[in-house]
Amino acid sequence: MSNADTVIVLDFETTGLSPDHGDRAIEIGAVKIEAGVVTDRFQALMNPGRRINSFIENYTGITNYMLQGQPSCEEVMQQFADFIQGFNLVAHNSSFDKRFLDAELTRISRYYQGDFACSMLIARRIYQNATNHKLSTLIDYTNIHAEGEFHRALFDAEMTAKLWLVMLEQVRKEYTLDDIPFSLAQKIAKTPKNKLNQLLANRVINAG
DNA sequence: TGCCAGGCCCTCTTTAGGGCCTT
Repeated sequence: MSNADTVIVLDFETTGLSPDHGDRAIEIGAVKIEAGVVTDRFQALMNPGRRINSFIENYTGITNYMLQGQPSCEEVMQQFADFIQGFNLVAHNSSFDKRFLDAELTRISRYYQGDFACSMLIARRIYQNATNHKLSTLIDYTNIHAEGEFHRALFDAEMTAKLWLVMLEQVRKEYTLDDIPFSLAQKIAKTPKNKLNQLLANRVINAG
């Protein structure tokens, strides 16, 4: 198991959908998975420097009152940049979390070397019978025990991590692979559904 | 002032449109 196969599963709660239109992070949650086991966690609220609207308060359960006195985004993201340094990254609908990670780190001139993989894209391929591919639906669909509140960063990161491990184990068993390197997981996420069977049946594993 | 996302994927496609998923 190389460093490349240790992954950080992360989730942001934010003021809205688009950092390009001024939205900011208000909470980050993340777990580190090493050799299939959660070995570390990161969770922090952060103050975006403005009030959040009522939709976000209701959606996340994070209130303006809770954000009073919290450290700034810049302060939290400095610590988070250290936490993720050198590791690959996983998120549910990773294009969303990547945009906020990039935007927040750019503000403090910090960067990361890891690649992203998306649990939602893999789920869309291997759970084609699920009613939808929202995180909460997939947790229920895969019978993963869930005790907590969705739409809080650490809980969603923990649930995404469990889903990630269940999905990789299912693929590994189904195709009798020794393991699923991160690079293969990325390929699964990017391979069209009708080519997926061919990719895995042929064990086209390229760990590079 | 007021506007306001973006990437992936499917299909009645590719000279496009709309649904899904994230907050």
